[in-house]
Amino acid sequence: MAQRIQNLRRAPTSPRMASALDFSGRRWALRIIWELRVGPLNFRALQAACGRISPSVLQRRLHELRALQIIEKIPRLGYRLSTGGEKLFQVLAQLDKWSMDMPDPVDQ
Amino acid sequence: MAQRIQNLRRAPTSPRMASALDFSGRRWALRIIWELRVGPLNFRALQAACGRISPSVLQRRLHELRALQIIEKIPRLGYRLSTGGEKLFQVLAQLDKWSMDMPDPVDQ
DNA sequence: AATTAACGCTATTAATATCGTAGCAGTTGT
DNA sequence: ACAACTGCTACGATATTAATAGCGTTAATT
Repeated sequence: MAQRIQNLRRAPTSPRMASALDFSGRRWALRIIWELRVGPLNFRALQAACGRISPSVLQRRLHELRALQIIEKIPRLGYRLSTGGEKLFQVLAQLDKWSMDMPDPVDQ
Repeated sequence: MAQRIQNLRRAPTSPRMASALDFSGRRWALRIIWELRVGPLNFRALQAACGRISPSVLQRRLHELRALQIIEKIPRLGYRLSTGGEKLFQVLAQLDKWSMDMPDPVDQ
């Protein structure tokens, strides 16, 4: 009963948001966007920036990110954020701020 | 060479941000936070809200989120966002806005 | 022109994560 | 007492990611 009342108050998660959250929940997806924040990077540079991403996953994410029009491929420079990708980066900048107030990862 | 110049300009990703991005890149992690936005939910309600999350993963994420002090467990009500979790929700609210301008997921 | 190095990317197998289902033990409500 | 609900665990099947090696192409160097 209390449950039902609660559900009535809840605005359901939109399909687009569900999709965005689903994509964000794939390994390295957001990290790739974050690494592209200061400018375009080519495949190997992006791989190095992420630290330990395997090339097969990187390749897959790059395709997915291009399908979502978050990044675009430029002939000689590699990959860079699109206009929509820049906006998404603004969101991640907020996450960066947030992360500074969190418990230290080494504490766990 | 051009590569080296680019790296000099790049502020490296902080360990905390890397940790936040890593955690975000686990399935359902952000979705769980999003579903708790309007108030506390118990285990099964949370499971239903997420749609098709398996209980073992939900259980694991709940532990992880508690370790990060993003959510807290309340005796009779279930789980709710902590103060830090509320701040993280603000970030996700930005993601929600962003998602409205993205290509429709069904188009792919 | 020949060589070297860097490039984007693919292939492969092993390790890990997640799914899907069933069900248990404890609590609550009737 | 009973039924329904709770949080949670166990399990095997499936999917994702990791790790490494290396191919074919292009660009720079000698």
